[in-house]
Amino acid sequence: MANATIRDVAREAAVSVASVSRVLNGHSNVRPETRRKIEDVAARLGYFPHAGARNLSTSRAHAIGVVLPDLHGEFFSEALRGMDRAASERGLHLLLSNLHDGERAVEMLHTMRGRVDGLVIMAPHIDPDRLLAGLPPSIPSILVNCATSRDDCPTLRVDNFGGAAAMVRHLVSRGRRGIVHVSGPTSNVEARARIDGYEAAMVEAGLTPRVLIGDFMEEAGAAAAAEILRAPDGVDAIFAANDMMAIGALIALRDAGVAIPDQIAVAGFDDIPLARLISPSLTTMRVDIADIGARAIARLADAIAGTPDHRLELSTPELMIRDTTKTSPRQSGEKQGKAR
Amino acid sequence: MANATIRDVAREAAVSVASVSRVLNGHSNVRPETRRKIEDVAARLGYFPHAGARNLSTSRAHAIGVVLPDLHGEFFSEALRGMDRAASERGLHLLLSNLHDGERAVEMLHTMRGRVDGLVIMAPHIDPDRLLAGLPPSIPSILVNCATSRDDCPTLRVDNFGGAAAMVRHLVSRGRRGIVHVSGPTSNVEARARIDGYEAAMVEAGLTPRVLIGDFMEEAGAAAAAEILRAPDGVDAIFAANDMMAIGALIALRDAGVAIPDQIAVAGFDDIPLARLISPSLTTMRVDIADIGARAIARLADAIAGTPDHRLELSTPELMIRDTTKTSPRQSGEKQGKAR
DNA sequence: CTGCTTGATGTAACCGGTTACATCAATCAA
DNA sequence: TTGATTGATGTAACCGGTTACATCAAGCAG
Repeated sequence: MANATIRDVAREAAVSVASVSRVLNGHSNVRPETRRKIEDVAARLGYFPHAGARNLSTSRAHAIGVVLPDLHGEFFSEALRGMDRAASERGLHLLLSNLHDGERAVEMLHTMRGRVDGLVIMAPHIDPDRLLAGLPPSIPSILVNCATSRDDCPTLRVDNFGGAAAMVRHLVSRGRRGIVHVSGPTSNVEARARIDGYEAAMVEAGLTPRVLIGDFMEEAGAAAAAEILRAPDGVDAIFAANDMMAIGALIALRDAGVAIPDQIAVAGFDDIPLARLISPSLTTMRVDIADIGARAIARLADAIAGTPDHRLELSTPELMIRDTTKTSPRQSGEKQGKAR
Repeated sequence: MANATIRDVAREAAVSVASVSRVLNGHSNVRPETRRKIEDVAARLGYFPHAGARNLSTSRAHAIGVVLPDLHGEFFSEALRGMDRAASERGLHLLLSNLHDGERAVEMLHTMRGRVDGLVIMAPHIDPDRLLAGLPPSIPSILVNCATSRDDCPTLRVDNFGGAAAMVRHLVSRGRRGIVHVSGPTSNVEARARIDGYEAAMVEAGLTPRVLIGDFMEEAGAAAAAEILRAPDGVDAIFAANDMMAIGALIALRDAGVAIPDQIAVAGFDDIPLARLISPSLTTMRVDIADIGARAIARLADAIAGTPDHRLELSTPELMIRDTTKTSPRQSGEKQGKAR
């Protein structure tokens, strides 16, 4: 039942454990016939080295710990996909760990010590400074989309501010003036940055910002659309802080018979697969999450190899112009003819 | 730099490693003042136990290895979500590992020995018997959606045959007769089972099966739709082996001006989130993948705890009737009026 | 034939925990 | 007083690998 150990193999092959270890690790200084004998015995005994023991003696786990809040939503699974790709290229495994509450969070991180060589931390909802303070300094880490004031930890972040501003400028260039932002929860760092970018670009364009606070869920988008329909007030564009809310708004507007984009333009953020498939297709800021995940792993692998790394790296989202913002606004029905 | 060890703590607190270990693991037989002294020293030194070493001596890794082909698509990320949930409930971590080619597959599995307590294997594209043959018998495993002839390994599988047959019966009940199946790659076990279920139900209904072989990708669905449009041949329903292909077909038909579902009905399999959101919304067989993942972990946890488990468990997909099959077919345009 | 180099192999310490067992002092019944 | 019991603590083996260093035989120059 229990597996054979290296000592079993050594005994059976009448050699020392050192020779077996050398054969297993492909060292060259072993006589061919000895090597063959050991290989034969290992095969006969169905021997495979115990990775845990190997980790302990080499103090390399060949694994990266990935700490994230919840796998819900496309965001994290995409990130995971990118990490997984980058990790398996480098012969690394990924050790997943959920981080629900902030209380057990630090403790959880320590659980990882000795089983991973590095840590990717994605926790937009947890105070990262507290997290970092409790972090074992001996284990290289990288923060992904965390707001931290500390600059002594490698960080990878989406340029949410710049992306939101770029979207506003796009809408303005299409002649939109009444641009409402449907935001994420203000406790979320990313949501905050997008609000700030939106407001900055609005002010820059001489327009008055108007923010409806949402929660990144489809329903919040629908609710925002409903509120806008109740008091249109010159609104000719809805810019949601993520695609799901944009889609919620889109469907609500469509159901209410509003012409998109002629009457009201809609824009999102993230470019989830759905954005391209829904009709009318959704203009959005593409965030290449898988790429960010892959880069996190790459940087971590470098850090583990010894390259020091304390940089903040920003990933710039890309504007994807689709049907929901294709045209300039058209005054609806009997309102004043061609006034601005 | 390097972290403190249990011996450092013992020396500093002037006690033995055994006492430190006892305190760490919450054993009761330690004098309160000794306990406090040790806790103080541990905190002062920033000591946290090395999980790898602990694993080695207890031979419990508190981790489940998850072996899957590729994170692509919603399928695996959903499964992962369910597993993650079930695992963190039980204090287990998930160790991910990609399994691309079949060659390095067995080797890969052994890489896991000593770092996981059990294995979830999802590999619809790899010959599972070969996989199992090379599997270390000492490590409990469960196969998810694998075709295997062996019945000595716990297995969890979607009833693809039954699901496909149920979908055909639904279409037939809606008056469809020219039902084409767009399949997945025939090397894939799940695709095969869906083909078989489709064919069986068609024959049962006295209809002639017609299968177009696809590859589970959106484009394959579009291509199948194009082919059908080239030679309609009485086709009034497309049943794709997964939702992505169904959506590909849906969009292609819509772009070609085909009325859905009046002229051609469309159905998929999986019920990805997109299915509900696209318009017209897609009829499909709901597979609760997250639940399957969670059950895999649960059964594995039981097996690790000692409960023997050699059952095959089938998960029955549920028919989700949406817009793409809502109505009965209507003859298009100037064709024969109310024939049939 | 001697001394030195070289390559293959073995010995044992080490990685950092856990834990069976030994030890020892204190308590208590006889 | 003494032997048994109990509870706290220490010692050292063990988990299963890796590897620095020791050992030893063979090859070879002088």
